[in-house]
Amino acid sequence: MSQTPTGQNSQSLLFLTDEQLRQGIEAMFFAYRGFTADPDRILEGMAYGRAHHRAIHFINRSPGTTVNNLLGILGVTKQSLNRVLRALIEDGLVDSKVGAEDKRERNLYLTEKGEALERELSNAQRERMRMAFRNAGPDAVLGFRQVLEAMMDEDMRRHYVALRDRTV
Amino acid sequence: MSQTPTGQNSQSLLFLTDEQLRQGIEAMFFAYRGFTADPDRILEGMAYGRAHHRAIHFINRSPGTTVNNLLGILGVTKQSLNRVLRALIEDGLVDSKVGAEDKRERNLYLTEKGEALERELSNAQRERMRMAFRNAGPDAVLGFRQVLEAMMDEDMRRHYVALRDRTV
DNA sequence: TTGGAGTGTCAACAAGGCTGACTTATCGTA
DNA sequence: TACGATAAGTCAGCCTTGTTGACACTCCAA
Repeated sequence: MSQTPTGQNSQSLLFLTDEQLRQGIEAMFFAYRGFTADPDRILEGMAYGRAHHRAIHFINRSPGTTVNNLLGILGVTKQSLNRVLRALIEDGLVDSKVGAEDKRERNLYLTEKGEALERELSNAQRERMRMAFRNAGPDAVLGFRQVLEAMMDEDMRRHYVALRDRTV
Repeated sequence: MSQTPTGQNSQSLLFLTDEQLRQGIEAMFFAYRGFTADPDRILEGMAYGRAHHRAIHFINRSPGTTVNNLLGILGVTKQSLNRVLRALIEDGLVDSKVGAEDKRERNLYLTEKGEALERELSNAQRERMRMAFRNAGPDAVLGFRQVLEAMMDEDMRRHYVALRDRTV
């Protein structure tokens, strides 16, 4: 079941060997460290961490998003998100507005100060991604995204695709 | 510098637009959640977490590895790793042998019990990777690894390549 | 024989997850 | 209109996993 295929019709399945899968697993592990390294460096020293970065990123991506929507995307509890949001709101990086249609909801926006930090963080992260993309080339980038997309849980893929296909 | 290229010789550089980079960033975020989901599920309830999984994985990959080598791979402090190793040794999943040549070193091995948990964890993680690879196809897998490799910090790439190219 | 490296350990702390319980305001519907 | 459901916020307490700093022990090599 997880053995290396050695049958006669496996000539094109060598990319599914345990050895190849293990390489993929370790590549994910090491690459994710690089992926988060630059924003982490920027945030250390500030009173913020990776959790704040994530909130800032997705509020920027969907200005006016509700707390509930953000909870779904981030996959954390509201208590956990609330701690992060409270700090960002108190520090004037995020603006929380009572919903126009449904007043139970809060619509979240980045302030100018929040946008400035978002730019700093995403510039650093994009720069690393740009180098990786450039080195690997357009075909590799396509494959990169195909594999990652296939690796997501169904719920997360829904969020990913919704953000990807949006016409804003 | 981080603008969408619109010049005349940019016809093949559309994969480096901010939009494409953002998609790559979000793909990494959502996919990493899926990547860790299955082992996390297995470990919850046990007294172990992701840190224990990582230690088990790399000890299995390099039986007899030293604590120092493991520190380099995992990129954490020795205090942090020690807490994890102590639990695994006490519970009889890891064996720590005084180094034969250099008695200051400890050589780490999985016990049978440790190997059993390793198999359970890596089977689950490989299964997810296998599905993703199969869905995406061999060309995509190649690109996936190329981009991830290019995304790593230099130090991490060294570790990754050393493990990848080993003839054991 | 002494300095430094590798290892182990204690204490204290922080970030960021979690659960459970509860409040407040609002909405929709029976 | 009254009541149950929903959105959000909060308090308290817990866990894992990371961090620093300080210190001890063993052992190798100059």
